[in-house]
Amino acid sequence: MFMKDSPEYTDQSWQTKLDSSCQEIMNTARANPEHVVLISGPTASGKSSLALCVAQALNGVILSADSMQIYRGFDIGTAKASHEEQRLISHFMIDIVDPDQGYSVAKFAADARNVLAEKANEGRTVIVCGGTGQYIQALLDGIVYASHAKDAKLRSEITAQAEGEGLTKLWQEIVRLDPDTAKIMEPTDSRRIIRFHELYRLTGKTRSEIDLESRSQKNQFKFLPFYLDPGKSYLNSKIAARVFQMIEDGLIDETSALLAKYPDTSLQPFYGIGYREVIGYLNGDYSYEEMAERIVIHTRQYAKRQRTWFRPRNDLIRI
RNA sequence: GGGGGAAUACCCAAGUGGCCAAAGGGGGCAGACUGUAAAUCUGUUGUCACCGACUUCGGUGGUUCAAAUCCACCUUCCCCCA
Repeated sequence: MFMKDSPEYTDQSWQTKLDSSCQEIMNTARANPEHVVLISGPTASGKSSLALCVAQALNGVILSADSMQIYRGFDIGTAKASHEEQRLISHFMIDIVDPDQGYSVAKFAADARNVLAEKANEGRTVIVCGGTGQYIQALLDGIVYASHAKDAKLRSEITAQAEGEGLTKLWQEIVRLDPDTAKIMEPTDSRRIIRFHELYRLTGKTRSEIDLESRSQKNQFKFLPFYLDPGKSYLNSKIAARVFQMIEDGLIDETSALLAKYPDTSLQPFYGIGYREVIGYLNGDYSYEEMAERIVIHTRQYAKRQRTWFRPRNDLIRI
């Protein structure tokens, strides 16, 4: 219990660690050619550069598992690989949809598996790299999402019902229909409660049943899942530096340009950290300094959530 | 120099005699997560010997059975007049 946190790293010592990890991963990958290398970790842990290193060493390609890099035009704020990097190493699952199109884990899982299968056929090494817990989970756990896509009409019906009769009623339904799910779902979690009912009305099945089915197939891919975590205090200082760099690199201009093209700020990618704070600043909600400060805080909170997400997994090779 | 206002927990901010260890928000800490996931949701946040006790609401001293709340003085800050 006394060594709960990772040891403190400096930029130098962490970089050294990453360099040696690149070698290790490369060797492990060579010894297990039927496995897909996966590199995950919280923001600013250095996973992208590590993935680049490994990809270069193995002449592989990178598959991004990042829910924001999916969107075209959102580059600086999502720390997307640069053009040069992308020229050097092919990247997949980046820039695959326009900001006004929706995306989802299910789509990601399907799209990513297509890429994985295709590259396997070509005999090309793939390095999966990203920090979106849900996306990583889908891949590692071989979750197959059945075709219960969101049904906008049904969803708005249920939402209206929640507003009318109250969320509590919908919640009590869940308690009755699916006590297991009720146990892990909060009675205030309107988003998940609505989705439960959407699924139920669509399929006649409960969340538990659907979740079970989605895990019933054997995972078609085997992974070597590496996980980077330099520790909280390293991350915190790295994040601050990174945020200021992003702003300097033109985050505000990028956001303005995107807003000019897509004025609807309720689009999903505009809720990405960095973008929403810049929008607030542009709206005059707060000062430039406060904008920067908020981005730093929100990014740190995000990193914390990522660490929480991955902490319980015991299948990760932790670096 | 004169007049007015403000000082509340890590920060912002409610609270104007008892129901106040003190609303709410932020931040911190912890957790959850299966088609929005960089999203969303939850718990916790004075101290301790923690179902009870103790110490808090700028400071000191009063009034009162009882004060963050009333009075006096002091300190600091802001505003207006000069």
